[in-house]
Amino acid sequence: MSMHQLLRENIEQHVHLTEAELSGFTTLFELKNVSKKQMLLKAGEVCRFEGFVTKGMFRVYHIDKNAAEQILYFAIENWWITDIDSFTNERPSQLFIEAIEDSEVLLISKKDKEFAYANLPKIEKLFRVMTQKTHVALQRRMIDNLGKTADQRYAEFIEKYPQLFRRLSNLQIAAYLGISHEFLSKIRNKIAHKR
Amino acid sequence: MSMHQLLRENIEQHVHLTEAELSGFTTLFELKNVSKKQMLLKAGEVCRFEGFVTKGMFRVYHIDKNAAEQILYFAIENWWITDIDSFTNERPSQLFIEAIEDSEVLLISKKDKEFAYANLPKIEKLFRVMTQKTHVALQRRMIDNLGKTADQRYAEFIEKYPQLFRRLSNLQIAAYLGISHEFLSKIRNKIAHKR
DNA sequence: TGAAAAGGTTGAACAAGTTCAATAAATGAA
DNA sequence: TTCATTTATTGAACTTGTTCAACCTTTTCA
Repeated sequence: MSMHQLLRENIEQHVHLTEAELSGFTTLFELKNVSKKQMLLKAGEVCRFEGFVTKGMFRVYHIDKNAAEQILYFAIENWWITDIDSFTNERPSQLFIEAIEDSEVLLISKKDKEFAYANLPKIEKLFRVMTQKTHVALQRRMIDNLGKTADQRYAEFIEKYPQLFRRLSNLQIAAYLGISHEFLSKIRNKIAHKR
Repeated sequence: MSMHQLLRENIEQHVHLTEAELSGFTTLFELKNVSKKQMLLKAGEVCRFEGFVTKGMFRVYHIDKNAAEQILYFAIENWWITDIDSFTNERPSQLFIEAIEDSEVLLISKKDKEFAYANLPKIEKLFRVMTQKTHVALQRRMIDNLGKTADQRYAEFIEKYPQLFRRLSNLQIAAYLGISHEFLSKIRNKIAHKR
């Protein structure tokens, strides 16, 4: 099985490509090993890649003026990572991307992605469709954040992403939910003792 | 000036099209008048349109099991409105779209949009680019919601969207910020008396 | 293997935000 | 113009979530 097999399967879930298109596109990616705690992107840098995770796990987050971290999303195997804003507009990023496990990621450069847009018409559709799906998911999360308490958001996080839940520390989950880790601990205590 | 002029200008801000592409695409839209308080979409219905607002203002919102409203976004002149999830997947919407002023909107059906995707290759790019921009904006809002207090979010809302602020009631703004309107009133009082 | 670092829990005091109810002000429709 | 409806304000009691500090457990890595 090719190193790019996971990527090929992921693409096929979104659009149908010919074998030529698929291999033409996937060969533009390069594998990178990223060890735990290593940064793939730091705020202030321009994001030069779009990545597809084949192993491990990343967190994409922001650090505010009080040094608090807000996690925008996690990416495990089969997920894409980038700072779209920084990548597409070549402007300094506001985000950090860090490996939280020893990881492997397939990277494509802006030049190669633009080559794909220009020469492989279906790739435009691929990214339109993927961005739409990501956007719908973020809309749901936004609505949940506007209307639900931390208890509810935590319960739904566990239910929706059990595979993330098992691999994440409570600090990470708290930063994703937008609450302090102490308060998450109290929520967990309440859940454990209620029954 | 054509009824579609605003639409043409909006498209040109995102991608460059030939005159043939531009008119081929814009003629697929149909003007609809929507009077204040009229619904363009109700939860449970399938969203059959994608719309471009040429006059007035809409709110796109969710109603939770406690009958509380969360506003996903507002759309005034020059903004797009739809429930992407419902529109693209033809599944029942979870959202409401309501005119909050007497409004005019240019609508395109799914069939016509698919015709455009199939026959006007640049349209695929147009919607990829627009969805990316919308997504970046929502990511920023998500980060703000995770890390900032209601006071800060309100101040930044006014600064970022003064043209919305002037036209909206505090009830609407509170539902957008994810706070009760009473609490927004207290924030406003604090701002007014603090100097 | 052992010391240091990171993660998790708990309590107390506090701050942020909600709920409910009462009242006032602005808007709209006949 | 008027009456009804919607919007805005305020206070009191309450709930949700934060902060800080202390302490304990688990993981890491030299």
